[in-house]
Amino acid sequence: MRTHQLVLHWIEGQLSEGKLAVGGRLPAERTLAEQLQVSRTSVREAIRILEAMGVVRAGVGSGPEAGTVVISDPTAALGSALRLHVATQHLPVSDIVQTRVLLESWAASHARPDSPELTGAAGLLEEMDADGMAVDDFLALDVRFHLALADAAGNAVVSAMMGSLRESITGYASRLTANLPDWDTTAARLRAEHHEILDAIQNDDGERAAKLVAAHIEGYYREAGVRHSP
Amino acid sequence: MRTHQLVLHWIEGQLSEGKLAVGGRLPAERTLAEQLQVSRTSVREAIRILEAMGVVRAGVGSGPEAGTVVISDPTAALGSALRLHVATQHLPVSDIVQTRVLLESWAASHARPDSPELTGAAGLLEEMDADGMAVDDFLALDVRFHLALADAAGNAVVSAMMGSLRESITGYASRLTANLPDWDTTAARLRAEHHEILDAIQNDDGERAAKLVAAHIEGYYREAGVRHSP
DNA sequence: TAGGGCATGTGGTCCAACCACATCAAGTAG
DNA sequence: CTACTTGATGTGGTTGGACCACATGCCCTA
Repeated sequence: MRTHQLVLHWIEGQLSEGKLAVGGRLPAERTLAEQLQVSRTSVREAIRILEAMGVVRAGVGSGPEAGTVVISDPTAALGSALRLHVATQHLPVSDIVQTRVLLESWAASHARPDSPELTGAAGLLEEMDADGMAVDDFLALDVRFHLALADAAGNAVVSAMMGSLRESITGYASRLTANLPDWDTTAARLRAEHHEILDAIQNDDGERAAKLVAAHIEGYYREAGVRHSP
Repeated sequence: MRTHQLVLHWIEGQLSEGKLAVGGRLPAERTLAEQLQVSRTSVREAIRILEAMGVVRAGVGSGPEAGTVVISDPTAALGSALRLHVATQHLPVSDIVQTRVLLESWAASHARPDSPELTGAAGLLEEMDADGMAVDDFLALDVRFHLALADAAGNAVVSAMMGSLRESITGYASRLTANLPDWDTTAARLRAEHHEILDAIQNDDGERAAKLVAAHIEGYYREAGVRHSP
């Protein structure tokens, strides 16, 4: 076993045993190195991995914001992993879109009508109704709306996966807008569909909401010229 | 931007541009450090992250197996990320099981009856029919069977996510068997359900296969005493 | 010709030093 | 006594160099 993996296992053990929880701080790199009888280099490699996994955040300086603190951002980890593998072209974008439809349909059908996330989603729709909104601003709100729907289903894993899927193809989705014949027309349609979806959820018609979401996403990519199996 | 991220972006760029593909080899660490005008330490930190993400594999020595070569193992990345976040107790096991049901039901309903993966799955079932099989061996085959079903749906993202979900809770699932009243009875039931699922897929009845899979998974965890929302 | 041994190049590990940064306490000027 | 400055302290960030274990392949020798 390599040295940095030893450190990794030690930290993972501390997390599992509850001796290290979200918000807690890891010992300083130099201290940890001495405790585990390894070099600071190896400690740092382990921390880098944890950082990439969204488990810790490293901050320089002094005070409460400094040091290496435990966080929990699964979306970051899954997102960069997916993005990298999309880059290697071993994860087709069409599969990502398909998975997004799958997860988001499920989330729509399981979203709780009275959840605070859904209230937030309604607020986002109002913002998006503003006239003359820039394309990128609209898309940013669109992402937040869809993520809010996913969160409303109350499954942290599905939320994280949804977020990571979006993150892995944001750049791609943004470039797609260039393929659209007329953005204003599309935006108007998207707005209307968003309201329909929200209405279906609020009326406790999960099945309809799921179908609307699937059509909403697939319709957009079809219009933008992406092919993917049903 | 930190130094190792510069290296990370450079490599990701090479991947995106196709200058670096799966099977290809990264320049040696010392060479890369000189090329990018950074220290070898920073290069190594970047490579560590890529390794944790399942994008490269580092091998010492000389020859074709040595050096840092590009691979593509999204499952490893997602799996360890999920496992770590389960350790921080920010991803409830119940959510993972629920997501597994969701993904696996979809895969069952979209599995292609004539796919080679399904043939492999049938072979696994025969192996599992052997008498007096050890619990861990049975569970190992069970994992492979379920993954084969997921692969048969032909969506790489769903396959990777399925694999990572299983990986993140293998230890957990293994401990669960201790809760079962009688393993032999349960194993017999699992075998029968597996055959039912496979039959449904082979008869092109995706809807039934999906329902059977959901019942199969939820039934197991219910019997083992895990609570999770529907 | 067949064998052993060394040159070469790889990642793995460690160390010592320095930097930038953020905070906090002590000291000083008002 | 207050307010500001200034330095000490501790954090992660980065670097260069050194050495190790390992795997290969060439070259020299028997």
